[in-house]
Amino acid sequence: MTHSLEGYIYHNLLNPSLEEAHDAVKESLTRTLLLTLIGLCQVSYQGRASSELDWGDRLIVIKPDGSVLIHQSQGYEPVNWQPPGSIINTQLSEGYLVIKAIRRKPAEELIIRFTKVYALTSAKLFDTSKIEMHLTEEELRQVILENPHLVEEGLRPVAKEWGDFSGFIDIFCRDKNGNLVVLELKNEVADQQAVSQLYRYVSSIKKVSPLVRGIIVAPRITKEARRLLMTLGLEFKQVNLSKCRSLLQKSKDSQSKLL
Amino acid sequence: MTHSLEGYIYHNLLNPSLEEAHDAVKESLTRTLLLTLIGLCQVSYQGRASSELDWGDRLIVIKPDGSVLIHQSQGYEPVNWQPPGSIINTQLSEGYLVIKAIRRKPAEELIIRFTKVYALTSAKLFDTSKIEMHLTEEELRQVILENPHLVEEGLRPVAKEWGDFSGFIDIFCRDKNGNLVVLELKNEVADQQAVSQLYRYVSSIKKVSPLVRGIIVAPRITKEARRLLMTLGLEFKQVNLSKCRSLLQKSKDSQSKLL
DNA sequence: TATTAAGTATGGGTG
DNA sequence: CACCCATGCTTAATA
Repeated sequence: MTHSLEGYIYHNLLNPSLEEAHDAVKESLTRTLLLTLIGLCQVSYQGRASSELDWGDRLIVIKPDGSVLIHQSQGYEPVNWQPPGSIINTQLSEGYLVIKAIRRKPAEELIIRFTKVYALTSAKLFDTSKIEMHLTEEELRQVILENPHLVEEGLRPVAKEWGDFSGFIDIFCRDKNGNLVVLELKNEVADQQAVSQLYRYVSSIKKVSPLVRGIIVAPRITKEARRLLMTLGLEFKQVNLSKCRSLLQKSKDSQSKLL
Repeated sequence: MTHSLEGYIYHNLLNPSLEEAHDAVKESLTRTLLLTLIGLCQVSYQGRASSELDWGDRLIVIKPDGSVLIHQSQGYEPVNWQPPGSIINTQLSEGYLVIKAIRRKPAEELIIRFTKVYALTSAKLFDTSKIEMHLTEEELRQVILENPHLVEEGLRPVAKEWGDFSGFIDIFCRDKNGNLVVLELKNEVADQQAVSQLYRYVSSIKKVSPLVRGIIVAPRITKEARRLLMTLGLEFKQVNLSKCRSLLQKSKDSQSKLL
């Protein structure tokens, strides 16, 4: 059985001939599908290192982005691989089904020779999700609004936004000395862009309120962002997202009790 | 279609119901097979870090050693995973097919929930091969015997073995000063064991020939092995296996020409 | 078993 | 494109 059908599976072949497997691999490559093969193969790699893997049964995964993974039945790591961006082609040669994955810079070549394919599956994956941090920025904002002491003792939120600069997830506060403080929240690593955004923000406000402070609130910050932050006279406060998550949960629980 | 048949494939299901998929996963786990699933799933991880991966199509690989890999259609790295040795179980719960992989020390939990399985394949892989270096130690020995200058200028092999110490793949030489030199060959990284073996060798010979030298010949050496080597007064000579390979090829070519 | 170093590390931020 | 750095790094070597 082959070709588009139910679900997103294009090919699902059991013990195909090498010719059938070759056709399916070719079609998977032109359609840029995810391809998995289980078969008896031999692998040779030359590039940053060199290796030969003698005949044995393995799982091969070829991804639409040109990644190739060769897995044995043990271990987290593939025994051989090729990174994303590799150019992949296939041929029938000397009685083998051959799949080559080539990369330039660094020059690397991976050659897989099959004498037998036990199973072949290809599919189109629909997956728009990215790995998510524990909290959305909106949730982090809620936690900080309810627990400003996480950033600094004596901090009091005074307004959620500031006229002209809406659209950013920021919080305005006054510190224990009564000075204005702008918080910029990030639910993942804060980079230089975050720092310069906060800087533009803060320097605009300085014209009105010269003693304004700016603090990046994030689980972590890149080294260069931290350096820029210091030269611009801004501040960084690390927050533990797991801690914030549990505070958010407590807050939700107490709200539902009140209902 | 399910259960043992041709080749080494046990299950090969296309768009199974969650019940069918669950049964196949259970059987794959008890039989310790390699299992691949393509399906619509949601993933949550808690352990050294925390993450949530929202609904999307992915490839899941579960290995006989307890490794779990969750791959999206891009990238070399799995988006989520569990290392070898994890304890894996499956259940049907709240309309989902749930697969959990748990590890103690460090405590980690990976939970995969499927609403739809497009394809499921399980197989027994027969694979005794390990990844091989470019040269066997016997081939490396041949290359060094024919090209002793690769180790040191003026080196001359004098005997392949030394009475009492046979059984090791080593080479005896005299250097340009006529002193005895013992070579210990390794076709991969030389470790402390290799160094101490060479040391035992050399110190025995020292009783007869006090000026004997010992050299490890290998593509590389571990840091600790190098430290030990220096304290024991031994030497290390790095060889390029690719270069050795081409020299071996040349040698074979010239031999076949003579025939 | 814990610690340290190596890897075809990979992947992201930055200049 | 190059470099530097973090990673749920993983894995092997070593104390």
